[in-house]
Formats: sequence, structure tokens, C-alpha cells
Amino acid sequence: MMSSSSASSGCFNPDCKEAKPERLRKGWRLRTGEFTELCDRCASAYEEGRYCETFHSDAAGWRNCESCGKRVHCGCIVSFHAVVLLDAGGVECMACANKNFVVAPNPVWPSPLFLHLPLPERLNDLSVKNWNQFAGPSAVATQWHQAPNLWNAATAQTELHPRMTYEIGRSNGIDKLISSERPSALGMEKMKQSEDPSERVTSSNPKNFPPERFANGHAGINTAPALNSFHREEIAMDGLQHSCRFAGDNESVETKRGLLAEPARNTPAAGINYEAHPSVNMSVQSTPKDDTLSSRVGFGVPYASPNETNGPTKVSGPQSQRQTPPSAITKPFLAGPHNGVESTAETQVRNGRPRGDTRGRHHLLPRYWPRITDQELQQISGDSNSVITPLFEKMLSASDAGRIGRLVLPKKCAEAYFPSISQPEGLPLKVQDARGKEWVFQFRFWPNNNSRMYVLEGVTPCIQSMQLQAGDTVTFSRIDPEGKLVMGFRKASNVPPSDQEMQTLKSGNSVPKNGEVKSADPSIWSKVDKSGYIAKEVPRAKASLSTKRKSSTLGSKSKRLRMENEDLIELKISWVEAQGLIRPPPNNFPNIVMIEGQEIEEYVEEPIIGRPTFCPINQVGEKFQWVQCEDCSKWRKLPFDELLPSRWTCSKNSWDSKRSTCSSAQELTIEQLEDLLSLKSTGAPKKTKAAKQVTETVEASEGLDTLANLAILGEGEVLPSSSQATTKHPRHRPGCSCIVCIQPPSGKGPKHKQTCTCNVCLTVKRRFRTLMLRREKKQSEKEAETARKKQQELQQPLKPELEDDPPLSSNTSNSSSNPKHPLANETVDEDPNRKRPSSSPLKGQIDLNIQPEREDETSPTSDSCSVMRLFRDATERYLREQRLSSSTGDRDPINDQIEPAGGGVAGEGLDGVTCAIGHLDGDMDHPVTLSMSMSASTSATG
DNA sequence: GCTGTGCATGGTT
DNA sequence: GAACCATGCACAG
Repeated sequence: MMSSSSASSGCFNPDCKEAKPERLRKGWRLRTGEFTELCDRCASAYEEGRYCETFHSDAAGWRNCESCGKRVHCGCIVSFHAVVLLDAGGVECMACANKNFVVAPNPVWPSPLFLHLPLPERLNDLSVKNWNQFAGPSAVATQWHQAPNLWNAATAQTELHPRMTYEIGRSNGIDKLISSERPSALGMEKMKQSEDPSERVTSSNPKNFPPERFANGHAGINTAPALNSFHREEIAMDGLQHSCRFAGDNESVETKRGLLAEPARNTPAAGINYEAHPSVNMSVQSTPKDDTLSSRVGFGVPYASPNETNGPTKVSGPQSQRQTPPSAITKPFLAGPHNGVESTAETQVRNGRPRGDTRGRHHLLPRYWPRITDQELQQISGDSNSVITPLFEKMLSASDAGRIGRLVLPKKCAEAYFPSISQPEGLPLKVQDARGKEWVFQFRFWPNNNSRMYVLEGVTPCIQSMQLQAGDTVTFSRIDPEGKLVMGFRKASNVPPSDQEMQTLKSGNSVPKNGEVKSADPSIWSKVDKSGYIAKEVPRAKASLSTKRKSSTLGSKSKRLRMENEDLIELKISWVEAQGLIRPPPNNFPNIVMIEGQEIEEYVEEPIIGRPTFCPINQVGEKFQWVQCEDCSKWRKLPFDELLPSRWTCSKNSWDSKRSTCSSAQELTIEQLEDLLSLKSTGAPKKTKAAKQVTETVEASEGLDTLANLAILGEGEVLPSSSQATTKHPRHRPGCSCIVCIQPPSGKGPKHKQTCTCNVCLTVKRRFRTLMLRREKKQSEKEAETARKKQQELQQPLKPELEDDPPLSSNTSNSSSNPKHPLANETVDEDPNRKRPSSSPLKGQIDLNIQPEREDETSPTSDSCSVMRLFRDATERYLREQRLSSSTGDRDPINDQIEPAGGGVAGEGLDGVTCAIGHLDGDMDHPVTLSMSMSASTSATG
């Protein structure tokens, strides 16, 4: 093909005989970005779609439309947009493609409308993105080296086959919208007349989709999952042409702007974007001048069918494309070496930076593929006409969600979708949240192992405002035409399982393991990941599975995700909660079976997984239930007999229209909430027969009680578990008041003071009192007598250092043989490797900031044993505290109440443990039996 | 002693 | 085995 320059004085068409046309008209755009100049005759032929039959009639590449049989040329750039490559091979003319697409939307089909755009328009429309993210002046000077990457960003989404599959499957997906909006069999002329045919293709708001939308159009494309790889190829090629156009000419930026999409002009920082756009950096060298796009574009997956070897692009086979990760399709010309065509040298030149920099080479890991839903798109875009281009997502780690305020960005994502930064200081980056609020983060990196570690700093306010926690997912999208970065989020409970995770489910990793709870319906198996957290709801499977996936590969040396005691606490809670979640189907009553001492309800029919509620009875004997909104965590009052879905939100509150939105105030006061929470231990959910039957002992270890107990028992000591909110139990809900969640990572953050009156503290304190009173009530005379004797023995001062290994020599000596000395037994059972911090600074007080410490050796396969040990440890600590308290005389009234029964307390606590985990000794008065049992467990565990 | 920062470490992919 | 990345941790303010 001739270069445009060669045609500067004559018709670009080499077959044109008219050497000196009177005037030249613009034809198709060249890869350099310029337009061909054609004589009137050729231009008319081009515009009327007769160019190929006029000038290429003898050329190769003619084929017949599979539908109408019409002879169509598909062997040149001119005809490129007039045909569609079929999945099964062959081609269709655009008219037929339109018809067929409407009749039977092919999710992997291109947008005929888009393809119908006259090439120049398409080229224009597919202009580079305007990124106007920079918040500071420094940003102005910063170039977005990522033209390819941006293209990737733009096109990647459509390559996300998992996402595509997901969206296509949606009944209200955009593909549906597309097909419904797409006029049938629009002729080329009609299409040409369309102000913006693309809007019918891509706009989620077709009626008012501004024409410029498509100008930044990959976003729109991205929201149209039905667009197939062919479409993407078009985009990619056009993108290439665009890039080449910028690279190939020396026009000023202003001139370039003229060729760029209009909308950017409307954006305040458009200049920045254009100027900074990496396209400018691209080199002519990257634009070979072949006639066949495919040969130059070099799609990563060469999948031309034999029938299409003479086709214009050799880029059919969208199936294979769909199987490629996000960047695959654009990578060939955008990102470098993966296409097998583009040389490293080319890439280096093109990107204007050393190839050592891996920018653009973003084979994003699947876990970063955005799985944004329509709902989320809607959430982000609101009612505006914005087009969202999901870029990537990331599940928040504990570090990300912690108070440090640093969100670690996946390197490839950062390099692909964020501006290029050369200095570690990085750039301020404006990011808009889903509510439209704009945040400015510092996008920067740290050198790390000859690489970079990208972070967004200062995200804490944003994270907090979105009430995000570890395990939740943030999504980064670009909103067009503004070109803004948008940070959406998805709570862990809303995460649809990814393909990967579904596969994980199917794989051996999904084999129910210890602690896994299974409902009758395998599809809604509740999961206990290694964190011990049971996925209470089906949609929560992802987070759980994700964690599980991580955990599944953990070696025994993994300290990060090793099952820790806090998880075990949760495991315990979850068992009970799981009972409460599962409800028998209507008119069915479960059988109670004993499995390892634990009462399990056995359902003949599938149980119902419902949302746990609290069902108190008010003063007039009226029963109702309280349920917590999944989204806002507010409690709503509902009729008692309503069976609620596992995911219940305020919007489903049809019983109280005043409180049917999350914005409406909570009916409960804090005090009432306390009562409500406490009710959980006494009132229990509707069901939980097992919990009812084991009453107090289970109560003592149930849910918040457990936490309260541990907090109490720890009394300032550090439990052998980390309290860091890590990804290992990422699915605490907003407002979760567990000890884990109220403690920021690394133990940093505000501590709860003893005088703190927050819900958590109040509840813990109140539970403490309740439990202590309860225990006191249960003590028998004999126990009391025994305890008093023991107490007398314990009156001897304890050396602080001996706390790590309680001496009790008199007991230790006979602990193994004397079942009447549980404390001694515990001493023997003490794990010598267990790290014990020094004594608590809060003697005799409730340490609300209890920070469990990691257990050094915990077998993931011995959950129940570990639970036992955990409780044993907790009890043990409590006893030690009691002893200290006794010896120092620093007693609080509550402790005094139970002090005489130190052993009894231990026994009861242990009994509680026993009961909870199914090692019923049957004799609550003989904790020693339990202790021995624990000993065995511990040894087995260790 | 707390917090923020920057880098190091080591588990995971 | 390299790259990635979650987290640890030393250090400075």
C-alpha cells in the first residue's frame, strides 16, 4: 500500500488512472493516522461501498457471504469493515451480520453497527482515552506511557471471557440491550447516517448516549459484553492505527487533539490527557505498512481457519480469543512481545521506554480481572450517561484495608492502567468513588527486588467511607467520557464466584474438609475456609474460596495464613451460627444426629439457608425478629414468622416502609442493640435445637459470648493468636464487633479503654457479668469447697515469669495422675513452644483489646482440637489471673463472685468447651477428664 | 510510645 | 526459579 505521502499529489488509489485529480477527498484512514486522499471518483466509490468491486475485483480475498451469497471482498483495509468473520468460518456481509445478530445474538460477535461505521469514523471513534486523573501539576508533565496499556484497559474487558460469559448469561445483560437496541438489518447507508451508531451498540443508556461516548469508546465497548473478539480486533487495529497516526506525524498536540475524540475537550484536564497520552510516544516503526492488518497487528492467537487464510485479517477465532486473559488481544501491538510479531525493539521504540519496563505486559492474573456487574456499573455510573470501563479489581488484604492506608496495587494493573511513574514518590491520583466523591491518592511505588511495588497511599478514608474490610473487593474502572478513575467496591458477600473459584470448587480443594458445613444442597454448601469462617451464604463463596485457595497451598511453614486461634474461635461460632442458619423446610422436622458429640440436624429434605435473626418477645408477648441489613448493618424489626433470605437488606423490608432503605435510621438504640446481641446467646435464632439443648455451656461459647469469654479470660494477656484482620478471615461484615475486627492490623490503632462505652465494650462487659453470675449460680457446694481449698494453695505469690509456665508444683507433680487437679493438668498440657507474653498490664480488668497471638503450631486438620486448646488456654489464663488476683488482693467484685470457684470456673469453662466441640465428658464436675482429653488433643495437634 | 514511611522478607504463584 | 505481593519491621519524627 502506498503511503499517504506518496499520494499527496495524486489519488491514493494505485489503481486509479487519474494522476492529477482536480481535488482530493479523504478516504480511509491510514495506519499513520492520516487519511488517504482520493480523487472524486475513487472517493465516491469508497463512500458508496463500491471501492473493492471497482478496484479490487481481480484481487485475492473475495469470498461469498455465508448468508446471502453476495460476493464480498475481505482482503484489504478498505473492505475490512464490510465483512464479519464467522465463528464457524466464512464471512458474512455486514447486512447479513446485522440481521443475524439481531435474530440470534451471538455473544462473540462484533458489533455490526460499529463495523458499519465508515472506517474514518471508526478510527475517529476509537481514539485514545483521555485520562485526566492527575490531581496536581506534576501530573501534567507526566505522560501516560500506556497507550497500549490503555488500549488494553479499554479492550481488556471484552477479553475477559469469564466476565463475558457471566454477563452474557445475564438476562438483563447489556448484550440483551444491545440486541434489543440494534436495528435489524440496517443498511450501510443508514448506518452512515446514524449520528452515532455506536450508541446503539454500547450505551447502557441508549436513548441519551452522547455521540462522544463512543469516541472514548472502548468503555462503551467494554460494557457491551456481547462484543466479540472480532470487535476487539477492530478496536485494537483501529487503536493501532491511531497510535501510529500519532506516532507517525509530527503534528502538534493540538492538531492531534483534532483527531481525537471530542469528549476529551469537555474535560477539564483534557489537555493533560492528550498530551500525556502514550500514543504520542508511539513510533512509526511500530506501524509496518502491510496491507493486511493481521500481519502487522499480529494477534496473539493466530487462529485463522484454513478457509480464511486469504482473508484480510486472519483474526477470526474469537473463541480462542475469549479464552485469553485481558490483555491478550491488545498485547500484540500494544504491549509487546506476546504477539509473536512485535519485536522487543519495536516495543521499546514504540513505548518510548526501555523494554525492561514491563509496562503493558500485563497478563493480569485472573483474580484481578474485573467482574463488575451491571449493578455495580450502575452504581458507579449512577444515572449519568457515563460509560464504565472496568479495569481491574483487587480483593483487599488486611494491609490494604488496614490503617496504614496503603493499598498495594497489582503491579501489572498499576502499570497498565495507571499513569507511568518514574519516581518512587509517584503522583497524586484522583479517584472517584461510587458515590461520586473524589479522592486523591498518592500513586507511587517502592523498589522491591529489582522490581516495583505499586501502592496507593492515603486510601484509608476512602476505604472507611465505603466500609470496606479485608476480603472485600475494590474495582477500578474508568468512567468515560470524563476519563476518570472510579473506584468501586464489592462486599465480600456480593462476590460472584469466579470461574477459577468454581473450578476450585470442583477440584479437590473443594472437598469438604474439617469444619466444613454442608447443606443438603451441594450448590449451597457453606464453606469453612482455612480461616475457619463458614460462608454463610452462597454468594459469599468467593471470598471464602479465595481464601481457601490461598490457604490450600499453604505449607506448614506458612505463618501468614496458618489457621490461627482466632479463626478457631470463628469456627466455633460458625458451627453454632450455621445451625442457626439452616432451617428445616416447611413442615419438616430435622432428625438430630450426634456426630463427634455435636448435635447435628439432619434434614430429609433440603434445609433452607436463611438469614439469622434474633427473635425476642416484647413485653406484650409479641414475637418478632430482628435482622441485620447486609449492606448497612442496621437492624430491622420484622415479623417473627418471616423466613428471610440469606442476604437480606433494608430494601427488602416490606413490612416497614419507613425503614426500607439503608439510609433510614435504625430503630434500635445502642442499649437495645446490646440486649439484642445478648439475646443471641439466650434467645438464639429460631432454630438451633442443639444450642438450646446444651444451653449454658453452649451459650458460654457461642458467638459473642465466646469472644467475650476470651476477652475476659485473656484479661490483657495475649491470646495465642493474632488479632490482625487478615485475609484469612476476610468476611466479617461492616460493623462486625468481634475482637478481631475491632483490632486493626499489627495491633495498631485506637485501643478500647476500660471506660469505653462502645457497643463492643458494653456488650463484652455485660456478657462478662452475665457469665460470671451464671457460673456462680451453677457452682455446687462441693465445687466451692474444692475451689476454696485450691484457692488457699494459690494464695502463694506467683512469680510473674512463671506465668508462662504456671508452677503449681504441688499440682504438677501429680497432675497426670490426679484427675482432681485440672490446673495441674493444664500446666502439663502447656505447649512449651507457645509464646507467652508477660503479664497483662490490665490485671483484674477486661482487656477489650485482647490481641491473640499466633499459635506457632496448629494443625489445620485438627480444628476441634485446636478449639479445645484455645478454650483451654483461655481458661487457663483466666485461672492464672484469678490466682494473681487472689494473691494480690486486687479483686474486682465480679471476680470475687466467682473466685471461690476458680477451679469450678475452669471446669465450667472447659465443660463449655467440651460441649461446644463435642467432647462431652458428661461430668461437669470433673474437669480433669476434660483436661486430659485436651492434653491428648493438644499433643495431637502440636 | 505512637505513627508513618520505606524497605526487607518470605510465602505464593 | 523468578516475579509478585502481603506483611513485617526498623527507623525517624
